Amino acid sequence: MKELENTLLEKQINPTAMRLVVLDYLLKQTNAVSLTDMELGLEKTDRVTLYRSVKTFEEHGLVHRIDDGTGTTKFALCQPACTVDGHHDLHVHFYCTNCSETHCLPKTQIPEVKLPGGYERQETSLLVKGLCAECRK
Amino acid sequence: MKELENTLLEKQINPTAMRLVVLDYLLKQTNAVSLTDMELGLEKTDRVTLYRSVKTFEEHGLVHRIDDGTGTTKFALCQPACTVDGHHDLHVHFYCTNCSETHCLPKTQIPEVKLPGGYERQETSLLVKGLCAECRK
DNA sequence: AATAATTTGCACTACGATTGCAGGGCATAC
DNA sequence: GTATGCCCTGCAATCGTAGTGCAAATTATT
Repeated sequence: MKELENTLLEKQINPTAMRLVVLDYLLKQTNAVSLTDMELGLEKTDRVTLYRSVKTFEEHGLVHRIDDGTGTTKFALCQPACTVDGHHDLHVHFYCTNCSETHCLPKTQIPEVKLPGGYERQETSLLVKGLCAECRK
Repeated sequence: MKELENTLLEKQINPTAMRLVVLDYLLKQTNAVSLTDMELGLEKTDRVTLYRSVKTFEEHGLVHRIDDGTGTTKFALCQPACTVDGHHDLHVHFYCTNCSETHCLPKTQIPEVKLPGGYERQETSLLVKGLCAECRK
């Protein structure tokens, strides 16, 4: 299981026991997860530690934070292209109003947006709400 | 000042004293405002009443709610096209990372987004963060 | 192995969102 | 004009998440 460890090392993150567990958990998720999700999904964890773990991950370009409009921040692993310098996954996020799950749509890019004069973009996020494939069946 | 009253009546909202004050306040704003902003900007108001006022407004298609990623919900008056049936202002919102103000960009439409198969869109929101015209000077 | 640096866990704070409920105001019916 | 009921308002209180401070534990360094 050196895999996990290398993933962290590549991103300049100390591979502590806790962090390996968190990374392992994140790898198994198909959705973006909240801190509460992680807390419930992992044994013997402290919320604040999780909070700090994902924060570290985020700062090192390993996960990105998603605001799906529910008021609760969710997290998901980044695409490999993300670095410490910034997150490069300008993909769309999807929130299902039925099952309340939040998905990354890595293949759906955010289209170019022309801002009015004077405005300078630093970051763009696009959230679509609706029904996911599962819930539509 | 029957103006305000008519605006409410048109949207099927009882024009109470409180609501007229809130509407008046909203009309004077150039930015999206939070409940706290409103609380501070108006005398003699209760947060919960404000909360319920804008909620009523929202349900009747008079204001829309904006999530600018700060964790605090903001509100702004809708375009006239909005109705009880839904909000039709698919415009972009802009959050200035310097002055923390949130603006509606009513002329900047959200581009069409092609979702992967199976997903069904109900709502789309696009938030751009960066520097506003003022802060860039 | 000793020491320094980082990480973790607990306690606690802060704050926004939201609900329950009682009182007030207004309109309508009688 | 008085009673009835409905809607609105304001206060108190609850809930849930984010975040901080500090001491203990773990990990890295020499």
